[in-house]
Amino acid sequence: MTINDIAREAQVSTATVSRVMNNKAVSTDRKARVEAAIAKLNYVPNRMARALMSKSSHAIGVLTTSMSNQYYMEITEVIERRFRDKSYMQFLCCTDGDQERERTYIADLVSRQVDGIIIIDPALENIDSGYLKAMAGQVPLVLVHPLAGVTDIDSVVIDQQLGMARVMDYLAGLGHIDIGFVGGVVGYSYSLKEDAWRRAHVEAGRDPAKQLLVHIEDANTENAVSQTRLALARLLNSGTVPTALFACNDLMAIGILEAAAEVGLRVPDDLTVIGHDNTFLAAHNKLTSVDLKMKSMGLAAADLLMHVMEGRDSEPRRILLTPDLVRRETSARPRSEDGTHH
Amino acid sequence: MTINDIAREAQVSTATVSRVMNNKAVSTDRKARVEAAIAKLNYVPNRMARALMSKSSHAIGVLTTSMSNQYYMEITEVIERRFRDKSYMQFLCCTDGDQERERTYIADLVSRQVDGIIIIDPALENIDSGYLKAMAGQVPLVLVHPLAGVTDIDSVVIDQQLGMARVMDYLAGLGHIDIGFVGGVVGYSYSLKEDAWRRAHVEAGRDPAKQLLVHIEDANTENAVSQTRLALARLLNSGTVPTALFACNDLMAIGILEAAAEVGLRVPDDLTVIGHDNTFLAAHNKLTSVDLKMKSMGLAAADLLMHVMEGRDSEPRRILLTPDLVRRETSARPRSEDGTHH
DNA sequence: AATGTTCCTGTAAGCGGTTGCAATTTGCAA
DNA sequence: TTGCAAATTGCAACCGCTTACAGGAACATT
Repeated sequence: MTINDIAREAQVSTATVSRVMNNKAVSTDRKARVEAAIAKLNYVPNRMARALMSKSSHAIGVLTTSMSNQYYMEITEVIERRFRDKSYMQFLCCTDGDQERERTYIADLVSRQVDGIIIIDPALENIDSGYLKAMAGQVPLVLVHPLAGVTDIDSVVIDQQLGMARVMDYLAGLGHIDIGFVGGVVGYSYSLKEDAWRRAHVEAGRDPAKQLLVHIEDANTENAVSQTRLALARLLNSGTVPTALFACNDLMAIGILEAAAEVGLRVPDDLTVIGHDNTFLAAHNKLTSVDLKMKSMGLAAADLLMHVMEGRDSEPRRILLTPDLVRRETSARPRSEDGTHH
Repeated sequence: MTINDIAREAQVSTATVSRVMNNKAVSTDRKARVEAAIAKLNYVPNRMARALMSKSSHAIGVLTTSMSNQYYMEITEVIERRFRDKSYMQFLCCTDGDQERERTYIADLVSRQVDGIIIIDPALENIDSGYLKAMAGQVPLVLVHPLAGVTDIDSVVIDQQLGMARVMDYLAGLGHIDIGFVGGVVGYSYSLKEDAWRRAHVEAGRDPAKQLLVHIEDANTENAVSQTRLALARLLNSGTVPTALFACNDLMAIGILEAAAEVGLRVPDDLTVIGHDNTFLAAHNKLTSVDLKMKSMGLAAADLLMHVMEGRDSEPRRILLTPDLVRRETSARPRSEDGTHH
C-alpha cells in the first residue's frame, strides 16, 4: 500500500496525492477523489520515506539512567506530553549509567535522524564533555543534570548546592548549630550536597570535620531505609547527637525517623530531620524535604530543545532551576535554645 | 555525509560501501579502504534510507498508560533491555488511558514502520477488540493486561483472579472466615479481584454481602494511604471487625495498618492485613502482599513479540502468569481460633 | 484576438541507502 | 597458454515520498 496505489485508485499523479496529504493547493474534486481513495484503501503514508526527503524524522531521543525510577521518569513524562502536541515521538533509551552504552545510543539516534536528543544523567560529571560538545554540533542536544559545571552546552540544571544552602539557612534560622549529614556513596550528586553542607558550616565559623557525617552503602535501593535506621540508631545512642540531620534522599530520612523512634528521640522536639527529593513518602511522613521540581525540569528541557531545534544559532543556554524547600512537621527549633539564634 | 562521500573517498562504488557495512563479500583491501574512509569522515549511515529498502525500521513501539508509575515502567524497562541486545530501539508512548490517543499513537507507529507494538494497558477491557485484531493483522502486536477475556490476540496476561484465589486459600488455611475487601474505584482491575473475593466466599458457603467491603476514592494517588486510614479507622472502631483484610494495593494496605494502630488493634494478632503489588513499601512494612511479577511480564511480552515478529504465522498465543503471594509479618492465624480450622 | 496571470497538474529527479544482474578479475586445473 | 568456475565489482533500478520545473487550462487585461 503506497502512494502509487492511491494515485491509481484516484486517477491522479502521485504528486497530487502528496499534495493532498500535505495540504498544498489541489482542486476540490481531485482532493475529494484522493481522500476517498485514502479512506477506502486505509492508507497510511510511510514516514521513513517522507523523512528521507524532509530530513526530519519528527522524532526525538531521550536518554535516561533508569526507567524504573519514578523520580526520573517524571521528567520524561513531561517531555513526552510536551512533544506529542507537535506529533513528535520519542525514543526512550535506558543507559543504566553506562557511558559506553550512552555513546552507542547517541550514535544510533543520530543515524535514525532524530530531530533532537535530551540526556538525563545525574552522573554526567563523568562524561567526556568534548564528546558531548561535538555531538551538540551534529544534532540539537540538551542536557539535564545536577551539575553546575558544564556551561557550553544547552542544559537544564538544578542547583542542588543552592538547595542545600537553603536548607542550611533554614536550619540556621531555626537556631540549629549541630547539623549532621547523611549521604550515599560518593561520585553522584551526593558530593555536591556534602560540599554545600561543609561550606555552610565553614561560613558559620564551625569546623565541619566535627559534625556528624554518615555514608550509607545502598542509599539508592530499597534497603536505604533499614540501613539508615541501623546505622543511625547506633550513632544516636552513643553520646552527643546533633539537633538536626539532613539526609540526601527521603528514604534515608525515613530511616532516621525510625532510628529516632527506636532510641526514644522525639521528632522534631529532640531532633529535626530533613529529607531530599520530596517524594510522596515525604508527604506521607510529614517530612520536611527538598523538592527538585522534576516536572519543571522536564518542561524546561522540552522547551529548550524545541528552541534549539528551531535553529536560531544562539549561544548555548543554561537554565538554572532552584530546588524548593517544603516545610512540614519534622523540623523545628532545637529544644534547648528557645531564643532567636543567628 | 552520505554513502557517496565514502565511496568517493575510498575510490569504490556505493555498492561496495554498502556491502562493507552489511558484512557481505568484499576483498580485504577495499574493505580496509572503506573502513578507513568511514572512520576518517566519521560516517553514520542513514537508517531511514536503509529502512526504506529493508522494510524494517528496527524499532518497536510501546504504549503505556503512565510513565511516572514505577510499577508499569518495570515492564517497559525489561522490554527495553531485551530489545536493545538486538539493537532495536523503542518508541515509548504514554496514553494516559485515553483510547483516542491510543489509536492515534498506533497509527503513527505503523506509519513509522515499527517492527512491532506492545500495549500495556490495565484498562484494556474498554478497548475495541475488533480494532486491535485488525491492527494485529497489520503489525506484530502484543498485549499486556490483567484481563483473562481476550484470547484471539497475542497477549501476556497476569491472572489476578487466580492471585486473589491464592490469597483466599492462604487465609482459609490460616483459619480466617471474616475476610474484608478494600478496593478502589470500579472499572479497573479492582473488579476482577473483587469478583474473585466474592466467589471465594460463596464457595466457602458464606454470603459475601455480609462481609466488609470498602471502596476508596483515590486508591491510585498518594492520598490512598490517608484516605484508607480515615475510612478504616471509623469502620474498625464501630463494632465487629473482620479478622483479615485484603487491600487492592499496598498503599491502601498501609492505610489499614495505620488505622489499626490508631484504634489499638494489633497486626497480625488481632487483624491480618494483606496488600497487593508487592511494592517496596510492602517489603519495608513487612506487609504480606501479592506480587504481580512485572519483570516476568515484561520479559514474556518481549519474547512473545519477537516470536510474532519472526512471522511463523502460528495461532495467537496467550501467556498466562500467576501472581505470587509473598508472606511477611502482617498475616497470621486469627487469635480466637487456635486449632486447625476445617 | 493577443498577451499576461494565476492556478492546477504531471513528469521526473532526487533523498540515501540496498541489491539483482552482468561484467570483470582472479584462481586454478588441464 | 587456454578454459572455466568462483569471487569481486560497478551499474542502475528501486524502496515510497517530496518537490522543482514546465506545460496546460481558465480567466482577466489591453
